[in-house]
Amino acid sequence: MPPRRGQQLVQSLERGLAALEMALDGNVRPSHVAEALGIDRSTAYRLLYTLMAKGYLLQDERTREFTSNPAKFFQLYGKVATLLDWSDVAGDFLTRLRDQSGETANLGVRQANNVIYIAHKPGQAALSVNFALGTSRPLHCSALGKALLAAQPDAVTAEWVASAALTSYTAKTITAPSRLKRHLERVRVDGYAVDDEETFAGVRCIAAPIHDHRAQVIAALGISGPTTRITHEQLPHFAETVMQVAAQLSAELGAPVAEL
Amino acid sequence: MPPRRGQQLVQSLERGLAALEMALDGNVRPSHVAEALGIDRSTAYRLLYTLMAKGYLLQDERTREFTSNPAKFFQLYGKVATLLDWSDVAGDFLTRLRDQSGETANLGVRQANNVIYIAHKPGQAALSVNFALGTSRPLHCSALGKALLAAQPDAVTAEWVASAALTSYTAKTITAPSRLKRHLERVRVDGYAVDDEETFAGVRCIAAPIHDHRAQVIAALGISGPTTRITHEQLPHFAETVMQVAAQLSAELGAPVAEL
DNA sequence: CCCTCGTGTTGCGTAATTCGCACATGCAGC
DNA sequence: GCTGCATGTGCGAATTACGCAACACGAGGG
Repeated sequence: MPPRRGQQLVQSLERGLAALEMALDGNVRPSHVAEALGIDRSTAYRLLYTLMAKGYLLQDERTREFTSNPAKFFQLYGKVATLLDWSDVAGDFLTRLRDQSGETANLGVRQANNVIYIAHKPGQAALSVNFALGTSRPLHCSALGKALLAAQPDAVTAEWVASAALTSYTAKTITAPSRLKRHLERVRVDGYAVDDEETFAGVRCIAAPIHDHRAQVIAALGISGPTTRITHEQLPHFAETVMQVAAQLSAELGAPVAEL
Repeated sequence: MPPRRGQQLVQSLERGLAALEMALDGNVRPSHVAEALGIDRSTAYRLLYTLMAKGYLLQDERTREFTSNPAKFFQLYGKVATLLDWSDVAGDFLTRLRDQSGETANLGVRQANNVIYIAHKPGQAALSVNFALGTSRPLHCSALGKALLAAQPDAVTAEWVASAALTSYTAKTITAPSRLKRHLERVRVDGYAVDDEETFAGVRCIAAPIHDHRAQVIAALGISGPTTRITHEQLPHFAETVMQVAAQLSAELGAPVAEL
């Protein structure tokens, strides 16, 4: 049995990271950070100043506001990108999925309560779904997110559904925990998840999980397109394509061959 | 007069960020971090554990090593990328430069003692220079870096040249401070910088500075290609193209129209 | 099979670090 | 110019984080 894990976090570091993330969501000033974190202005200032000294933030000479330093984050991004270049691994499969479906193909992983889009191939039609890499979306209303959620053990899913904040984005967003739970059971049976205008009106998405060599779900692969092309009639056909390419990618990663 | 700036950094945060950056350069263990930073193993462990709790690191269940969490950094990258989307601003100009020169076009900004590549258009020839976004290279041996260095006031450049570590990468890397200083004076006069196999044997690069609306140098734009195509004879011609497109991009950013 | 060495992880007391208060300074707007 | 408001900076108090020491565990050797 692994030793039970620590409980005491380093406070200054914790607060510093919180301040950093605030700065990433828009320029901040010491007074804002202080209020948001419930600490003194001077403390917030010293945290921000330290982050600036280490290159993570910049300070506007005139307004005195602290801004994220894009160059620093490009550098950090570059380092992780070289460590694990998903585009290289998944690039062919994204292209294949894009070509077979005609829609934008994307790959995402879970990060806390969000899906992060880490690779994509935008569709070539005039009207195509397109968003930047690194975008995060809530788990409960995206196809990728639901594919990832459904892959967990029942108990974990149940607990998550009960405790998560199911924010509503459109009239179709599932906000009732019990409904989401049943919905996810369906996703697991089907082998794919659908986001039926639950995040954006007029946009439908389909996703399936990706397994690694230990059969663990590590990512989800899917397509996004306008409801005019991904119709309810066509949906099973698209889902079949998504699951096929997802299985191929899983196989490429060394996943044990399962059903189908 | 702005008040003179603080001097005391928050130690825990400083050490935590250092640990984070170590993890980005490869998996780390508490003992490594402790030795590198000259602190106790337990302290290093608590920093790493805090970073993990906040989502920046992951810990391998088996080896107990701490790894950077790619998803987290994709998320951070996504946030800064939307704040300042260089690809959108510079995309057309990169394409134009790539098409006119036939070589890989790239755009970089300075980050401490490095150039960070924040946007690019890979060349279409079979043999083309290509590296990932976010890559960092030393200032003193890259064309982009030298273009940025030469744009500074003389005093600043002189001080930097004297104090910087001029690491050698190929036989042609300039490592003598005095030579680099003269070289940069030449760059300023010419209006463009050349990396003549100073970073990679067989690769030549040409770059020119980009100015914003205040005539401040904020980035550098350039091309990279094999010495077989960017020959010494052709070099002035390529340089002319680079400077032209760089001037166009500067103009797009609202830079006051200068000479030429 | 035991013993040792190295490392991850945790408890604890101390002392250094950080935090909050108070104030100086600068800036915008009546 | 005076007033409100925010940044930036000493300074003392005490919380916090640090290092020490110990435990658990696995690897490797005798």
